[in-house]
Amino acid sequence: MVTTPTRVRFAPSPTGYLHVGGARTALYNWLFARKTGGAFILRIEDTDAQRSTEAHTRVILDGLAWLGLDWDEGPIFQGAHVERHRADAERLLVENKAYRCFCTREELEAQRQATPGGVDLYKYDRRCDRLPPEEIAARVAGGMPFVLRFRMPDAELAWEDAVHGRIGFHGRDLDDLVVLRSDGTPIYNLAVVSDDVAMRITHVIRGDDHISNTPKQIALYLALGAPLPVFAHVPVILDTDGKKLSKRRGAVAVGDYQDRGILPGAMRNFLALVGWSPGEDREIMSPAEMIELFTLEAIQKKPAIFDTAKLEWMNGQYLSRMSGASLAAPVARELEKMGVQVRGAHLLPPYIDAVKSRARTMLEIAERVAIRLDSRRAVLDDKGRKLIEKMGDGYARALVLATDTLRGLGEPEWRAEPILDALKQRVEQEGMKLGDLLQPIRVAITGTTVSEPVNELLEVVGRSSSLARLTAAAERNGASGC
RNA sequence: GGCCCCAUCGUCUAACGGUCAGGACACCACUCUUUCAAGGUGGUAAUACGGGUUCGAUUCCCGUUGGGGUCACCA
Repeated sequence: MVTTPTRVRFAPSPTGYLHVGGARTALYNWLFARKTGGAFILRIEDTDAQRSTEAHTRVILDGLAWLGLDWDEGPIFQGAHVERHRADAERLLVENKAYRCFCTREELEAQRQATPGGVDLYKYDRRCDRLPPEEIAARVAGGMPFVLRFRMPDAELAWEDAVHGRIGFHGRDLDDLVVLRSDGTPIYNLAVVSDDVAMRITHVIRGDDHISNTPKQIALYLALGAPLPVFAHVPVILDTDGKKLSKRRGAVAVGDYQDRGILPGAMRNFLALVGWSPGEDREIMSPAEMIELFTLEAIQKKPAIFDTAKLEWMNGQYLSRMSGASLAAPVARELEKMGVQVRGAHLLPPYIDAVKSRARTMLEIAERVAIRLDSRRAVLDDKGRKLIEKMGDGYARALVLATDTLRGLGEPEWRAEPILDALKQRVEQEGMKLGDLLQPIRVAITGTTVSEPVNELLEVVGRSSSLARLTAAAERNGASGC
């Protein structure tokens, strides 16, 4: 059996950040290409010169690279091929599948307003298509500006969608679409079809919001005599309140999650599962496993809500599978951004291992490492303050006791085990409970009531800094007299 | 409004005519414990509604309702 290699593309327009919905579409294209041994092509749709910028292109490329979605061809800039787009449009005119329309924007707007039954019913009435040839020739000769309009066929325009099944429109419900602007530049729908044909795209995997463009594009494929690709429309991603993800509420750009300390592997894994499921209750998957299991047919038909709580859970899962050493470099970068001095990323792993299991993002890891590295970062929070209030004088007394006990340990014995032994012994002598001594130490060292076991905390913070913090905290709370 | 798409726990989903409707996140309880997590155990929680078809419907068909997309010389 001979199969033609599949060719898919991700075609964002560089008019903004890389939206998580777009990233997921890119991921599905990538998974499909890798699964079928085909090519994943990146095309930048920059025909809207007004809004397209190089910076946005950069952001999109960086975002894809961060997610590990490597492309086989491109980036191809749509703007570089306007000559071909124009040629295709001209061909439609020559073959009488398109016509010149001399209506100005103002006239069109007036026609729309004058629609009997309301503007909702408006459809271009093809008045320019009825112009006599000599009139057209005269207007063209006179330099009158015109757009090229594609004559929408009065026919059924349907296709078998890989995720939705059969979807059908009728040409009579569609307007004659403009394919070439009066300045000669191509319009999106023409450019897309022209490019997809030229790039020999076999599967168009894109957002649901393009369903209504598809019949128009099918009409263009037909008019251009090109074979139709397989279409697969993946549903949109919605916000927690069921509305379209918007910039106002929370993060929508993949860069936002990168900044929050989400790992690319976790993001990729989570994104794959928003709208697709491999079945068998599989959730944590390597890229290879996802490629193995991926099919277009298993993509969900209904829009999905983006649940950041689950994303963070997944990030925690990935975090727990990673060593402190492998996290050192990214954490060092976070610390740098926070303005915390680090004398080399190689010193970080013990600190990261100490805090990792209690954190869900790299940002949290960095914050907690910072507290252990730098006493000025250990600011009292609500939980810490509450404990101090609750303990009253007992707080300072416990700290003095702890300091006194720990001072007995020299630098070489400053290890988790001996520290715990010493504290336990002291607690027994004093007839206290272990927690009564440990919790104040935790607050004095970190400013909060949450941390790894106190003896491990003391070890990682080190002897001199630990003792200094304990002493300072005791003094701040009126223990000078003891 | 026209056209189109969609509908299982709060959320992501499994089921492709017969299951006590399964899993995960979140939540609650218990457990572990040096606080908090993590882990372990258990629990609350869903087939939007109404008609068909069928011995039997989450599943197939129709309608209602609800949600979404799209209707540019934007992409």
